[in-house]
Amino acid sequence: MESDFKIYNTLSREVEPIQTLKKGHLTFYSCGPTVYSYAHIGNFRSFVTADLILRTARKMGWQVTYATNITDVGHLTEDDFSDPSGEDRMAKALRSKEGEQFSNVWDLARFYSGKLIEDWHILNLVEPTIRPRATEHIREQIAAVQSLIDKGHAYETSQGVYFSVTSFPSYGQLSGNTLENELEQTVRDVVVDSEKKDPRDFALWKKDDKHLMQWYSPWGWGFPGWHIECSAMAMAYLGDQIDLHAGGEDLIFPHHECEIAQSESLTGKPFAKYWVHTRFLQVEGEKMSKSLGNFFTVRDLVAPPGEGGKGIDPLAVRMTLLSGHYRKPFNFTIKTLKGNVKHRERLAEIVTAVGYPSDDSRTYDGDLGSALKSIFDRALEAMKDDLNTPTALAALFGGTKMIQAKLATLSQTEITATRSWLADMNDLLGVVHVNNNVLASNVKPDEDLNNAVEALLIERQQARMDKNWGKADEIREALTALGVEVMDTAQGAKWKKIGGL
RNA sequence: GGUGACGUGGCCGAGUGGCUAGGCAAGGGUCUGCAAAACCCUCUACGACGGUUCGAAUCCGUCCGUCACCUCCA
Repeated sequence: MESDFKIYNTLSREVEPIQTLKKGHLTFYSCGPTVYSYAHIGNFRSFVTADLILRTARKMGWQVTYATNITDVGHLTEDDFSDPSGEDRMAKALRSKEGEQFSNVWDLARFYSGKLIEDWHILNLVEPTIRPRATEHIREQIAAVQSLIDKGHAYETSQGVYFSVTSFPSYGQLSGNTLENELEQTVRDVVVDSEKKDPRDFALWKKDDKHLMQWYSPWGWGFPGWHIECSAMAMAYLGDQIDLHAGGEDLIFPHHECEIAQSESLTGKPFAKYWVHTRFLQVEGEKMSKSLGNFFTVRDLVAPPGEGGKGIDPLAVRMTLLSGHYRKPFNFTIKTLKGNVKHRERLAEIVTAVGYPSDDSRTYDGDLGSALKSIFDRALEAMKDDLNTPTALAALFGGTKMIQAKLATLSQTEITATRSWLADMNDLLGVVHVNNNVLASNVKPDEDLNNAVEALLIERQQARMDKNWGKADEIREALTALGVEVMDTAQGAKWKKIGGL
């Protein structure tokens, strides 16, 4: 049924109201990363988009079935069989310096997929309904390849099995790289397997009995092509047809284009109705890359300074990712991050003052309550309008200001309304409070620091009572050196850790 | 060369025919032993040029610029 949840569909190049196949039930699939290293904030920008679709749909009262995969098979450059080393990214990672700690690619994949899930929770991403792994679905992939051969959409060569692009006339609909495009063909002639019927045909299975990860198939030992894994897993868990499919913009072509071709050739039915793509993020105005030194993983930002991180509040990182619209180029900067650390401090202060509700009851009594309720409604409307996170955040900030102005004098009714609002906003945006308790060490309180700070504050309090301002300022400087900022309030001295920025 | 997206104030970023989004930074103020935090005030922009219109940042056209993809990529 048609809803007022609108999303930009890459397939139609229009913002469309989402019409789910089953009333009130959204099924969607989001492409996950290859786990050959730590996921970076760019990866997470895409995952956050999927997370927001899920949160918005749930807040509208929809049921959601959400699958996102872990690619734990290394894939070669699709058609490049000329590489004598036969290396893929996972094999390369194993040979790198970081890879020395792993005995084989399987261990490496296990390690990094564990880290992916940790970071997932640190950034307060909702756990998917199912998180399938490519290596656990080889059987389904082989069956899909066999079926494509049987239906005349694929063929075998001495090197592998290929999907025949010309057997799927609407190939290119998603990316615009259509079959009629002659010029394109000359570009892609660079890498050619002489046995391929068409240079555009892509691999479904690669024959390779030397590969570090290999399985037995009707075509001998080898491993599956990259695109078939997502088709096979999406269909295994969500059915032949799904509502929505998401991923990074780089996946439009070839990955998603090929998924459509395979899936629809298998079932004869439209695969996904809505295709949602997240723009790449840049860091400090440049493409994120290790050589430029602007490459950030989640732990680079949130781990404590002693463990190689910057000690930043993970939800400030999440808020930063939300500050730009998913479909626009986004420039991730330390400056923006700093601003969001501040926003988070304000929110955290409110949460500390009123408490975070543990149940689902939401009441918005009183003037403040109705004001907050309408702010939440505005945020939800913004999210339903193609995930307009900047507008939703603007609403969040407006409410935060409103509460903060009267934080010291809130009535019980107002406290209840505030708690309801925080919980509702958090359900929608996930930047108020971390719901899961799989938190990493970076949020554990530092007992030694706490004791040292408390001792100094008592000393300073005495100095202030003696009007010994010189000594009081000295102690404040000592605290600053410890990375602590002091604030004198009517209720006594408060302190907070200064972020490592 | 092909395909697609984007261009808003000092900065980040919504809006999409008339009605100042919001934030950050900056400046001023209240508060404070001094600060910090908080609060109040100030800061009116839409790449260029044409066109449509009573009226355009918004619609149309042309141009310029930036970014991404074109078989590793979120």
